[in-house]
Amino acid sequence: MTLKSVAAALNVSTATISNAFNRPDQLSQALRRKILTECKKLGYHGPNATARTLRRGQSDAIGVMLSDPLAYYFTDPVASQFLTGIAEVLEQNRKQLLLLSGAESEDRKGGIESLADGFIVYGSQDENQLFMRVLETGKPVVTVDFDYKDYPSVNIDNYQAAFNIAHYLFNSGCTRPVVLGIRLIDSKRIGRIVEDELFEERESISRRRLNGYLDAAKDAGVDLPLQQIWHIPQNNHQLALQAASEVLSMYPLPDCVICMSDVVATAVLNVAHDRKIRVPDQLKVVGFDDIPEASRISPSLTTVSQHSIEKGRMAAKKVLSGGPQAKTKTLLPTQLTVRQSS
Amino acid sequence: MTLKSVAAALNVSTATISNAFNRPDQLSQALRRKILTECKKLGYHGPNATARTLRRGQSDAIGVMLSDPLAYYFTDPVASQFLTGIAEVLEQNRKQLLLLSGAESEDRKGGIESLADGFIVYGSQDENQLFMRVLETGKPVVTVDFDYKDYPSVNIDNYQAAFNIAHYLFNSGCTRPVVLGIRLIDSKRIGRIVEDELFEERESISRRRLNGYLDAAKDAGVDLPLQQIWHIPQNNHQLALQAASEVLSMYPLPDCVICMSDVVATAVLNVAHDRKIRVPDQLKVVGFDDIPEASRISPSLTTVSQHSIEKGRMAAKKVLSGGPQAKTKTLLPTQLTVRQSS
DNA sequence: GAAAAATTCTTAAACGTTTAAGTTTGTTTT
DNA sequence: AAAACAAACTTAAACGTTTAAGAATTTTTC
Repeated sequence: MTLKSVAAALNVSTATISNAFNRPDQLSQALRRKILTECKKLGYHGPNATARTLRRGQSDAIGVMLSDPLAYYFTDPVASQFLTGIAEVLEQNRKQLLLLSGAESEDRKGGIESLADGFIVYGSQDENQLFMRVLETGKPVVTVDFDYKDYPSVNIDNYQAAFNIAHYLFNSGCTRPVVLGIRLIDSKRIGRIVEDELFEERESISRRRLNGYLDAAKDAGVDLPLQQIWHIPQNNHQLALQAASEVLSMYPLPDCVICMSDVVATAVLNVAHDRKIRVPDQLKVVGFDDIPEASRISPSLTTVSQHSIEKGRMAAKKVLSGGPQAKTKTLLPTQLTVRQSS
Repeated sequence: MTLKSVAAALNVSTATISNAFNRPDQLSQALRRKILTECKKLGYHGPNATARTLRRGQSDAIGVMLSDPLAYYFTDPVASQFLTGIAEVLEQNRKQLLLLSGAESEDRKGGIESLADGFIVYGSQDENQLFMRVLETGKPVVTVDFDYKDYPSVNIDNYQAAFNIAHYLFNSGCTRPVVLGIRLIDSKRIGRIVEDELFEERESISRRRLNGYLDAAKDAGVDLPLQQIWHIPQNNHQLALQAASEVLSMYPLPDCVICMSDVVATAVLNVAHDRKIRVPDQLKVVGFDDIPEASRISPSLTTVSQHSIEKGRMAAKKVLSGGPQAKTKTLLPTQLTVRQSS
């Protein structure tokens, strides 16, 4: 069933059929109604989306791009919340949601950029080919959790938030902290940071958070040497369990574990629970993000609350209203949420 | 940058450029290499995906359709795992993942069907327009968690699994059960089922599970009257908290709560914890699905394990290999996983 | 060394729409 | 009643590709 064949069947021009679907004011009510009912009978459910997109140069879809494989979009609680926010706004505005895998391989057939009218790019994309191509399209691009040149962005103050939660911890008496960092360095390995690994300059969320922790430690006169900083290659419960297991085998035990995400922090809580390490008495644990599970887990988790859903909503709104008022960089607030784990 | 303009710049035909990208054997190595490097210089990253799709009648994307708004795809742990499995397989096979909102409104511009080469449809779609349109495309369709005519499907034996877990509960001494059901009836209300509501015949996962519970009760000589069966309109922690709160206010307290999902069961555990009701001593709680949180929560949750990721993988594989061996209905195994909550 | 076959490239028609511009008919204005 | 306008519909070109069929050249075969 094509528009053409419908036109033939009804003995009108294709333009008229098209108008019946797209521009009701271009034909008489009577004819339009006749066309629409006839289309239903014929099983024609409206113009082919691909052809429509090609001709109009508009797809009514927004592309979302993470730097991870697709599976991550559904696995990570923060990413999920973020996408939930996006989906909400897009659905209200009758846009489709196109998930682009940032792990797109080099030789991937190109041109995917053409499938979306705008892009939301989440998380640093240092060397990403696809990101560069997306920029070249000239279509609206909003970056999230990182900044790129003058492009509009939605972000939080990672440094300040990290500083605050660490400051709070050190103020409540912690003196032997361990930091569990995510993707601090470019290695698949789990474990301590080695001396000079950290010094290749690289901007990332993790770096900013780490700097917050370090400065808070300095401020409080707490010793936080490099060998107390651990690296996990991905924000993932399994890996975090492994890391937590090693960290909680240290002697003497640290008196607090500062995690760069709640996913990691819950893993620490799990291991602590198994080892009968009392939280918060023996060990304080804090996370980052405030994922839903953080308030449900026992002991509930002290963390930095950021409204990931709102982040998604905001990003979606920005990319939709290409207007200049949306061309700004937004910094969303965060909040220290103290619960039982500290 | 279009293929045409590149062809002009290099003084060859469009066919040759196209072949350079799609059929390397159709031109000389030398020319191909020259074209590709030149394309990079010109900033042409490959054929426009829309035009390509239109011409080839193939999009290299698979559509996934839930009967819920898009946000649900990212919110619900089971849906997320399912999608994770799909994403994994699709990525391996270099297919795109297109999320179709089942809540698509009537007057939505049609033709979305054309954007995918095949469809995975999750959860019953009784009257869904979009589902019918999808079927009409004649493209491969795989249904999940429900069956439709002869279409291939991936499913579990909901009745049997439900029977088993209830049977286990009643065998361990429970005599005053409450069932927390999801979407048992067509109402947004939370609360007890009223007499005849249940009798409008309707096939659904919930119904099958309920039947399993009921038959197990009958088998064990346990009384499970209609007024002990509660309805929650959506599988959602918030709503479940409300329902749980009401259920745990009953006097006398039930001695077990049988939940149709782990999301609901965790809510019951949360409320029980707040009310200082001891699980499993005073109250046993069981769920369904075995979501990741089920093993992490304390007390950990007794539930029916189903491998949702595998379900996704299976569905994706089926829809990709349109072959006849994939035209079968698959029943994945489930397993009773006993943990601390019972 | 001529016929056959293979290689390399081109021509041109499709894919299913949208839309500016044009045509026809009917309605208003003066 | 002619001129101007509005309404309803049609014509035809374009959107950016792919691909079957053909043309030109080179290589193989006997």
